[in-house]
Amino acid sequence: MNISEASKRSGLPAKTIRYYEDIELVRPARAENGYRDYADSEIERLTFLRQARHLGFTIDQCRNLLVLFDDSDRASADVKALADKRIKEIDRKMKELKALRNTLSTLARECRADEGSDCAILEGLKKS
Amino acid sequence: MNISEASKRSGLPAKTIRYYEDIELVRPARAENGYRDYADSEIERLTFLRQARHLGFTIDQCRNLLVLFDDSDRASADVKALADKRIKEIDRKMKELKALRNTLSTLARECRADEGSDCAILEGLKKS
DNA sequence: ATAGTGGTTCCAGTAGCTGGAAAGTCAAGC
DNA sequence: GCTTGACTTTCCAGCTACTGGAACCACTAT
Repeated sequence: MNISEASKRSGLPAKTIRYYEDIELVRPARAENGYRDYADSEIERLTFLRQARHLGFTIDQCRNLLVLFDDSDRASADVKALADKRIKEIDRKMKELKALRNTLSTLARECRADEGSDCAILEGLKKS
Repeated sequence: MNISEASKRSGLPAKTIRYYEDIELVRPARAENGYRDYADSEIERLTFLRQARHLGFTIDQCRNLLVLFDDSDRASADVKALADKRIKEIDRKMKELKALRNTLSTLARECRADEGSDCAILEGLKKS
């Protein structure tokens, strides 16, 4: 299977698939003409990568997930540990965003938002 | 004022301050010896940048904010528009994170997390 | 034979810094 | 005067995770 078909099936751009090969996340066979030749198992791998990336796992975390993915003897607890870690990351990020949103909307609320040049937002941002 | 003092007062690493000069966000004077020499107004600018960046404004958005910051005739409504845009971005991001969290925790909940190799998470990720 | 659509490699650029090398400057201590 | 150490300068490289583009090769259809 050529790369464009692999792209369609996995949902990843061809460019990204080549990049994933570059950083050794996938190792497709090569046809006689030098074209990459993807097996079904590699489509699964690529799809896996797309999903994991979509869930915000970093490439490095994906690498770890793939090791577990490949290891038929893995303990599912190990996988769950990674997922939980990611959930904690998300929670942290959400908390952060909430705080930012608060600060910003407080500033915005104090802003008269008119033709005048007085601006609570700019004032708020220039201090310490 | 030397860069290390500017760093202390603005809360930005010296490296970052130099970088901001590189991309023309600040233009400190130079002393005879070639050292950068920061005025108080530039500390205000740098602090402003730190705060704005901390609130998640991109460098480009910061550039726009600085134009307004510099323009004593600005309308505060213009500033508020940028802040509101950023708030919307934050809301979008939070929504996204919530969705991810949901997906992940659903998968994690289905995972038995034991010594066994069956793993709902890995299974979930490999399908389209 | 030619055109068009694939595929290949490699190089550069994105955002926003950060680290490190090599070299110049300054103040303090001996 | 000399050395040491802390600062400073510039410049180049690398980080994440791709993405765009050039130059060239392969395949198919007309």
